[in-house]
Amino acid sequence: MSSSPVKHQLFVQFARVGKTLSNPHRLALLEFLAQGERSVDALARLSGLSIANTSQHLQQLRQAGLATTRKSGQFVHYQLAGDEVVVLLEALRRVAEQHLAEVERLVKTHLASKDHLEPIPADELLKRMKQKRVTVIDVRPPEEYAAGHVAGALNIPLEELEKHWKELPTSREIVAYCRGPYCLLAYEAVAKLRHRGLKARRMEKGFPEWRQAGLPVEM
Amino acid sequence: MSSSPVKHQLFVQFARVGKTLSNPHRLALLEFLAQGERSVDALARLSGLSIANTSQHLQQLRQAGLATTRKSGQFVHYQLAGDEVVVLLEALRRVAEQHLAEVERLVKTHLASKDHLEPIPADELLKRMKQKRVTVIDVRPPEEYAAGHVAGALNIPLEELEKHWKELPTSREIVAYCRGPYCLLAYEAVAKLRHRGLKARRMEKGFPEWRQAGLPVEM
DNA sequence: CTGTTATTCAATTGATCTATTGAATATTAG
DNA sequence: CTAATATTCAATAGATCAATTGAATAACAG
Repeated sequence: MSSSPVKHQLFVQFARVGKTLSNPHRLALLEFLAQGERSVDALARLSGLSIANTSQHLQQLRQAGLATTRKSGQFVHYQLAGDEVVVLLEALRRVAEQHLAEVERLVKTHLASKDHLEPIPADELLKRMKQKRVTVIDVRPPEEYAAGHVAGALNIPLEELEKHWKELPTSREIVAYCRGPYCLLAYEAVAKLRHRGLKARRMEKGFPEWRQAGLPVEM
Repeated sequence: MSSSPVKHQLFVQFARVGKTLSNPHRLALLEFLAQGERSVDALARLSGLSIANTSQHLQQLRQAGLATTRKSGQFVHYQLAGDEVVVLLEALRRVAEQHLAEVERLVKTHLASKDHLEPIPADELLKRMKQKRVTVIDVRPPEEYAAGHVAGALNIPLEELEKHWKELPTSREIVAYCRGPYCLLAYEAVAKLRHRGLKARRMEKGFPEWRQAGLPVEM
């Protein structure tokens, strides 16, 4: 059949993308990149990998078309190649969540137990923000906040939460968010806030998904 | 950091799914499965792999949560684990298409040249079907047609196209579809129909995407 | 019960992937 | 120009993957 080799060539190309999704460290790097662009050594520090190893994984991401680079001085900044990549990661997560018992177990034992109240969906949050019924806090580090955040959110990194008790409302609900559905910063922030008697919830998903949904963002 | 190991465990699980997408033969098997359930040896014949090899790839799909099995007599029927899997495959394709130059080259040289007219999107096709302005033909083999097809479509397998000239309208437009965006049957059918002077176009995407979009299906 | 068919299992070989190491390149500061 | 920093390159060793082969199950037909 004449069409078979072409078709196979296409699948070979699709498999290249699949292959880059086959390593947990690369997935972690992609999640960091979903926050915004990062230099190689920033990513190495975030991921805990060696510089050389990080560099090699990043090059694979670039070769598979998942990331692009921008050179500025001696730094090379990597960023996601486009929104479709966020969609792909989301689809991967969803399949894993839905069909792998191990994922369910991990989420149940480590995440769900930390947050009994329902997380608030993005659209619902936006509605309440317009009515000024909530205070939204971004618990990521300042660099990530600076690279883009939910419009109107305050930046209170998790480590500095204690210093900012006074700025937080006691009656109004507080909503925390961080990097994505499996970023634990927001879970921990909510736990701390509740421990102090404040009304706190977690935003469903995280900043990359918020931006990807086209909701209002500030830089 | 206490959250790190849990998070890494999650990425390890996601990577399991990614790994199963890293082999072109498995992707081909997934595309066949997207048409409907199939026995192991049907899939072996379709893919051209040995039975044992096919079986092993299928087991990997099952272990990664992408496929499920149903045993009936001596046959084991595999099928996709859910619609999220179709979404995932679609996302994978889209990223590859958008960012891999090699995919663009393959599509341009082997597919685009065979079909100068725009393919018709599913929703547009549905509208015209209701107005009875088009004849829709399903050019897949009868077994696949029998397992489910676009409501109202005629089954005219590519090899039998010549036998059915008389049944086809000469003035009304004919729309052909097959297995998916990279299935070539519809391209070839359109080429043959045009060569005979009929007005023919291809449906954008294929049957799995049609079904997944919730559009009307017949069994 | 025997032979047949569909599927899976187990063992092997060659290929590919990962992390590490140390060196090479490139940009900037002094 | 020299030293320092950020990144990449090249070579290596150990682990994992893919396809083949032949055998093992399991369901069915006669």
